[in-house]
Amino acid sequence: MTPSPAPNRERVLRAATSAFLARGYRSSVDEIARRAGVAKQTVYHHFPSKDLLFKDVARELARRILIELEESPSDLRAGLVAFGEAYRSRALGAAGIATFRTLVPEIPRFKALARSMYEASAGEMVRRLAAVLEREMRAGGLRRDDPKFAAELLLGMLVGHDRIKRLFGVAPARTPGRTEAIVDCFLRAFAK
Amino acid sequence: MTPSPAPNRERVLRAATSAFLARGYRSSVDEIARRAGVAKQTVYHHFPSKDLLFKDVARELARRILIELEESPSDLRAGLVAFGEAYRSRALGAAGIATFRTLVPEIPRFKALARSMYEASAGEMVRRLAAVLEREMRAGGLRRDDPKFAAELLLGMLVGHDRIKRLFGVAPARTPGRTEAIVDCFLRAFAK
DNA sequence: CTGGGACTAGACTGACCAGTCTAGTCTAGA
DNA sequence: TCTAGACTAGACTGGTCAGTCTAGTCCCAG
Repeated sequence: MTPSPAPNRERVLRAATSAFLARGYRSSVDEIARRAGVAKQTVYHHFPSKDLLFKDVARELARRILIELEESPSDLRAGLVAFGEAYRSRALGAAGIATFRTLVPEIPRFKALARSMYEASAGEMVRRLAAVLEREMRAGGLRRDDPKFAAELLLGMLVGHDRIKRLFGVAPARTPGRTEAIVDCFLRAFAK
Repeated sequence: MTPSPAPNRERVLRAATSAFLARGYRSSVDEIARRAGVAKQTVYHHFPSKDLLFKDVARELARRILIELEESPSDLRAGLVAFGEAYRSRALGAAGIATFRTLVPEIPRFKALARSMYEASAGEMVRRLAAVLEREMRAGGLRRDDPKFAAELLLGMLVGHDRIKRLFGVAPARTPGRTEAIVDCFLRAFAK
């Protein structure tokens, strides 16, 4: 039973993803074909060009950043901590950092794609988070403020400086209670 | 009067900087020589290889991020706002974003350099900021907490999510009072 | 006035690489 | 059985590029 119309297309896509994550756009099509265990011609059979293959990979990578977020947590703090923990491990993990390194330098060549990638990943998370925060503000659990501003600030607090450290190869200190500490700071900043 | 031992070395360095900022490591040595108005051989006369030229440029770029920071501001809030304003305009300006885009993908090839670049730029700023915050904590103006944690959090709040937006080509909303709003959130989070 | 160092234009080598082309094989369905 | 589509290995084209080489010029210090 073949899983879907084109099994080799998927193999190429997976191989391309791991190649781009490992070496960025530098990865050659020959290398991708080799990793996929497929002839170079097969790559070009499924994708018109390296650029378009890269675009498909990039779209997929951007989607992977998304995190589930409980819409109306009974305990706001616990909900934010769970979200923060998940987001931090995704964004700061090896895959998240590699994704970042792969996408960032190519953005100027794919401006329209980049914007839609933002909307589908970080932008979407801001919206979801803002919705949760807004509900809480209305319910009186948080000071009234621009919920989008609050959401962006929380995301910045959660990964901002640690991402820089990871990108520059500086191991972020092993900090078990970091997420909790950050969420507590956030809650104090937006307390009534 | 020649400004220093090797005027052409400086011209090459400047041309390389602007080329790398514009097109990343992709920029060819021929292009750099052309921009500098110099023969390719002159580039190789002053720098043994493209990699080493890039390292010199990278070191210089990292240093440029540094921001002056008043050591003991009489008004903490005003001091932080001034710092935040300066840092945001440097980190989020076109040059700061281009620097980021240029350096990030090359870091895996220059691990040792990258760490020292972090220490000389963002890491150094964390230290300076932490020193200011620690003094304020001791003086009773802020809640006692790990000053380095607080400093990293503030940096994350100041540029965290807006840098993502800029990197992905999403114009950050024109927000006049943003820095003040962020600093106020920070101060609430670390109030006594 | 001469040697050396900074510089020049431009040709060249060797490597890599995107994308094409050839000449096929295999397989599933009509 | 015929055929079309997915696939194969591998050669090839044309372009780019780091780094070298040649054969010089210009200028200054000794």
